[in-house]
Amino acid sequence: MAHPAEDVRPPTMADVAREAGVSHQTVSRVLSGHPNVRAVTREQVTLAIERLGYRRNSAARALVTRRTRTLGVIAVNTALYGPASTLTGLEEAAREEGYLVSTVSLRTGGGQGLKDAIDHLAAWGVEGVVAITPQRSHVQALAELDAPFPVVTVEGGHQLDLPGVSLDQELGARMVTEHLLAAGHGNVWHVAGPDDWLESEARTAGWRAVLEESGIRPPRVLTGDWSPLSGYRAGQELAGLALARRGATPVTAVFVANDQMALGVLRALREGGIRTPAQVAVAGFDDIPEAEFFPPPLTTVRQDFAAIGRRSIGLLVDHIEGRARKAEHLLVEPQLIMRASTRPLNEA
Amino acid sequence: MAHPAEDVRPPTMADVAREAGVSHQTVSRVLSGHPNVRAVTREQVTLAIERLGYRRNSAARALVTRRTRTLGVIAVNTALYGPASTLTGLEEAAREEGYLVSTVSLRTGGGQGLKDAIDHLAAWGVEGVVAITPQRSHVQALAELDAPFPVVTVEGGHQLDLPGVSLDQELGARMVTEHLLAAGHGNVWHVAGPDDWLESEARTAGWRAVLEESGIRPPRVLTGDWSPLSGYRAGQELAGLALARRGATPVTAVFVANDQMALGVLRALREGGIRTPAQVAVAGFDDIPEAEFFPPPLTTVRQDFAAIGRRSIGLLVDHIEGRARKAEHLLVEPQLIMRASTRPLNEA
DNA sequence: CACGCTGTTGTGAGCGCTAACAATCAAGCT
DNA sequence: AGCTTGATTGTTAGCGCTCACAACAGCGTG
Repeated sequence: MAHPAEDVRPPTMADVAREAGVSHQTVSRVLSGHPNVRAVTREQVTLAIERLGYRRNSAARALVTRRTRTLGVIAVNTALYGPASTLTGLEEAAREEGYLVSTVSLRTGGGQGLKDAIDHLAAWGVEGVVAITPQRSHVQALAELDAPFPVVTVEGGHQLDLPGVSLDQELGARMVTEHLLAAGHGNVWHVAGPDDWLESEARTAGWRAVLEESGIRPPRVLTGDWSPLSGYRAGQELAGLALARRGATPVTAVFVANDQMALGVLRALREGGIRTPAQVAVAGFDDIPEAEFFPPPLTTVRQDFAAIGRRSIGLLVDHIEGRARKAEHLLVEPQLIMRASTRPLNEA
Repeated sequence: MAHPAEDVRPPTMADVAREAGVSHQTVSRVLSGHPNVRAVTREQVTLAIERLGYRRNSAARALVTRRTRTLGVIAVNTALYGPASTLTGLEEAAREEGYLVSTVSLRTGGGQGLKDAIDHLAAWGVEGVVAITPQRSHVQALAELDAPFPVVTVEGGHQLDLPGVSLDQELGARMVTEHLLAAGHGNVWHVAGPDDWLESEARTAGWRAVLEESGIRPPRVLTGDWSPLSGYRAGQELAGLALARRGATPVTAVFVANDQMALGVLRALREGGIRTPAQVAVAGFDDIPEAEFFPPPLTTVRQDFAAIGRRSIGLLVDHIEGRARKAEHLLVEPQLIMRASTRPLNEA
C-alpha cells in the first residue's frame, strides 16, 4: 500500500538517446564530459536532456561504479555552537568535492549509539565517515569498532591511530594564560570542562604548562560540565575565595574552559559583588556569537570551524581515494580574541 | 588513478546464497522479513550472512525498488541554536522512520543557492526535502522552484501552498506581551527581527494584537538583525528614551524578538544605568541555553525543536508515501519561561 | 484418487547505468 | 593504393538486487 502518486517513470538515458537520435552510451559520454563527442552531437543530447527534464539515476550509477559519493557525519550534541559550526563547514567542503553528506546526530554518544550510527550509515553505503566525538570514551569506542570504511575524527585527539583534525586546544589555552599573566596577574585559576572530554584535557594541559614554565604553582582546578549553570557554581566558589582572601592563591584571574561556563562565572562574581575585570579577570574559550556581549565582553579563543570542516573532508577524501597517509593528525591554529573581561588592571 | 585500496569485492547476495545452500531469493526474503521462510532456512541464511559479513547493497536495492529512502534537509544558518536544534530533531525522527538524512547548509539563502541545493539533493535521488527557510523570500523561491519531490517547510509560514510545520510564533509573542502587561506595565516596546523573516513578522503581529486588544497604542517598532550587536544598538536607543522621558510612551517593558538581541539590549540598558527589571523589564524569544544566565536571567519563549523536527518528518513521509494531505500546516505550541528579567515591579 | 489449497523455494527478467570492446569513417602516412 | 591512426559512435555485458511467476511438496476435501 501507499506508493508515490505519480506512476509515470522519470525519463531514462535510453529515452534521451531516442530523443536525440544517438545511443545511450553517447548520452552517458556527454553527461560525464567525455572529450570525444562531436560538438553537434553534444548539443543535441544536451537539448534532449533539457526537453525531457532528464536526471541521471544515482542508484544505477552507484551500482555500477561502486561509488555512492556519499559521506557520513556522526556528531554528538549538534545543538552546541561548536559542533553545529563544524557541521556547516564539513558539509560545504564535501559538496565542493562532489559528495553528499548524511548526518547522524546522537544525543549522548554511548558505545551502542555509535555502533548503531555506523551501521545506519553503512547500510546506505557511505564511503567514509567524519566523527565529531570530543569525548575520549567515544574515540576509544570508535577505534574499536573497526568500521568498513575510513573514519576521520574531529577533536578526537591523536593518541589512537585514527586520522583526525583538531583545533590546537593546548595552544589556545596557552595563549589565554599567557595573556592573563602578561596583564599582570600573579596566578590564573581554571574552570575546566568535564573529565572525559579531550578538549578539557588539552585546555587544562596548556594552562598548566604555561604556569609551570613561569614557575607558578597551578591552583586547584574547578570542574564544570560546559553548561552555564556549572560555571555559575564554580563562580560562586571562586567568589567565596576571592572575598575570603584565605588560602595561598588569591583569585584575580580565571581561565574558563568555554564561553558558556564563563557566562555563569561572570554572573556568580557579579552577584558576589566582585567587579570584572577590575577585581577578577575572566577569559573563556570558543568565541560564541554572544561572547562579545557578555557583561563584560569576554576575552576568548576563536576556532576556525570552517577550516576544521574543510580539512577533515580533505583528509577523509584522501583516505577514500587511496592517497591515504596513515592516521595523520592535523592541527588548526586558534586565535586569541581580547576583550574587556581581561583588560589590564591599570587600564580598568 | 586512485581507487579504494581493497580490490576484494564485498560479498553479494549470491555469495550468501551459496554459503547457505539456498537461492539468492531466499536470502532476500530472510533479509526483508518475509513470513514464508522455514525457521531452519532462516537460521542458516542468518548464519551465512554473519559468517561472510554480508551487507545489502543499497544502490542495487534502490535501483530496483525506486526508493532511495533518503531525505534531504536544506537549512540556512545552521550554526544558530534554533536551526541546529531542529536539525537534530529532524534527523532522529527520520532515522526512526528508516530514512537517511542528507543536509545541505546554506550561509545565505539566495534563490540560486536554494536551487543549487535542490539540484544537489535531487542528483542523489532524495525522496523529499525539509527546508528550514525562515525568510519569506526563501519560501517564495522554494514555492516557485517546483522541485521533483515533496517539500515541507519549517517556519515557512502558511501563506504559500507548501506544507509545513511552525512554532506558533504569534501565540508565543502574545504570551510574552500579556505576561508583561499582567506584570503591571502600561505598554510594551518591541525590538523586532529583520523584515524578511516570517518569524519576525509573526512575533511582531502577536505583540501588536495583544496591545491593540487591550486598547493600547503600540509604540514604534525598533528593528534588529537577530545579532547581539543589533540588540545593543536598539537597547541604546531605548535607554535614551527611558532616561529622557520625552515622547508619549514611557519605556518600562521591552519584548525583544530573540534572546541574542535581548542580550544586547540588556547590556545597553545596564550601560545606560538602567536596572532590569526594576526600571525596565526585558523578555526574549527562543530560550537559548545561555538565557538562564543572562544578567538578569531572561524571561523568554521556549520552542520544542524536537517536536518540530518530528512533525515535519511525519508530514514529509506522509507526502512521500502517498497519504498526503495537501499543503497542510501544523503548529507547535510554545512555552513561556518566566525569569527574573520581567519580575513584577512590586517584587523587585 | 483427482483436485485445489497453502507454504516454501527456485528461476528468469530487468531496474538504469558504465566499462570494455567493436565498428565505422576520415585523415595521414608510406 | 594500402595501411595505420585517432576520433566518434554503437553494441554488449553485467553491477546486485527485487518482483513476478513457476515449481513442488504436503495436506485436506469431495
